[in-house]
Amino acid sequence: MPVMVNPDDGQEEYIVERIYEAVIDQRLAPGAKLSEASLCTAFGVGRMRIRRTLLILASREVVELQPNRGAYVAQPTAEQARAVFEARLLVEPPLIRMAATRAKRADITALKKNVKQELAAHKEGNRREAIRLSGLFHAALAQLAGNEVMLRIVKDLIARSSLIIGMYGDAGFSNCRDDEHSALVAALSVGDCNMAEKLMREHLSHIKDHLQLDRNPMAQQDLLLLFGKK
Amino acid sequence: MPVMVNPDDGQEEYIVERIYEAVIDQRLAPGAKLSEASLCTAFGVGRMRIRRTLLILASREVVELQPNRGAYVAQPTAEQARAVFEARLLVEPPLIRMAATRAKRADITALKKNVKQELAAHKEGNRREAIRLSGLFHAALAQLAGNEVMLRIVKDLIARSSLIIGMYGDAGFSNCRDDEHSALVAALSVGDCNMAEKLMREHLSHIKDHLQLDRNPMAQQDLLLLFGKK
DNA sequence: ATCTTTAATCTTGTTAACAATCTTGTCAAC
DNA sequence: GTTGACAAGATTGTTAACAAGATTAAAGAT
Repeated sequence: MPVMVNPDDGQEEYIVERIYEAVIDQRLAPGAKLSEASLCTAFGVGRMRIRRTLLILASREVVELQPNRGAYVAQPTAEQARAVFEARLLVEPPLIRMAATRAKRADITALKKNVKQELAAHKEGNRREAIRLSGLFHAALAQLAGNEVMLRIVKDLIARSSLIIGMYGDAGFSNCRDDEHSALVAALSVGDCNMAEKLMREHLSHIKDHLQLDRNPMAQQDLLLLFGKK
Repeated sequence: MPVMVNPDDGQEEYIVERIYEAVIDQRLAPGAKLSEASLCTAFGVGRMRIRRTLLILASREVVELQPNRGAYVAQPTAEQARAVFEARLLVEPPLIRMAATRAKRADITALKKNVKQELAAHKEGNRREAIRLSGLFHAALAQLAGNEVMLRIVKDLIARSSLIIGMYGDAGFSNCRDDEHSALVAALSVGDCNMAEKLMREHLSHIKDHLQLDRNPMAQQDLLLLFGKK
């Protein structure tokens, strides 16, 4: 599922998408350095294209550009983490309500398939795939609401959520529990808007509540600074 | 009030801001061409910086980049216009509810001042200033909610709304009626969350309902094409 | 006279070299 | 042995020239 940057970006769209996915899958940890040279060789393109790609990612706040120092995968602060999940809590419940009234039979089927795959990934202990499918699930729900503007917003929030979960989530816990996704689909399949909205609210609250926002958020380079001196 | 792109963009932040404002004030009409050369001379900077600026604006969907053809102020379709206002209708009412619980005395005073200036601009027939102040009013409300993520989202929606009103709004009508803004402030000043939320919903609905989305959307260069031949 | 084709001009896209900044490693001084 | 300065290397930022594509104008054909 493409992130759908502007069609203008046509040529480097897939590079943005690859990095975006890597962030969502948590193959790229928060704070990871994205040097121009390595990305150039990795994707086999010129520096200019990489530069544009990084700028696009920075505008989505998935990457942080430090002047003269390079690009790093963003490290959301606790405050930003709170804001992101508060935003999702504000946006996604009404969206799923809209989705509930518009969802067709085929849509429900696709969602069920998604949840099933997610469950399978969990049983296999494939955490990355589970996280990826979980993000796809929420994006698919937003898409059902039939509002491209909101879809873009939700997708960006999902990507940032992955960073947040990577930084503040319990190592053992997934970001979304599958049974909650199943319950959401169940509410949708019987067209219960109110229930769907309520479940979504609870679902997001659960995720948010399992974050350890008071934990000292640190990545590689911060660790060095921390242990170097007092 | 800066649009708050990433701090990284430091150097060209003010160029982005200037163009952004020009779009909001409708000094730049939808479809207007933004050639690199003219922007370079206008701002006295190199082509590279202008290019980055345009890319940032494109990522906000305020500018459309056509490959090998240049940058143009975006021309939202009727469908996009609908989606933008639906998004605002989804987002801003709950936001003003949050704002109502958090607003301090000084905040209310600032809002009242804003509305007063807006009213004055209207009486003077200064449509641009009225539109600008109206946008600031909505942004200030979003800021009161205390969520930076939502603030950014709302600011982007406001900028796109200006384009939409420029394309689909009645020429004689302002985008926001001042009395409605006054009523919103009144509800806030007595801390009536429910009333504030209700008023905001009605307010945005009114704006949306006054759009003529069935009108054939055309901008300057399209006019030229239309009258040139045929 | 109108339409099509073609050449000239202009705008955008790309590449490569250069400049500036930061990082890293080394050496000397305390 | 640690700290500081200094220099070498590497990375990012900028500039300028070049290439590619699009628009415009003119010329020719129908």
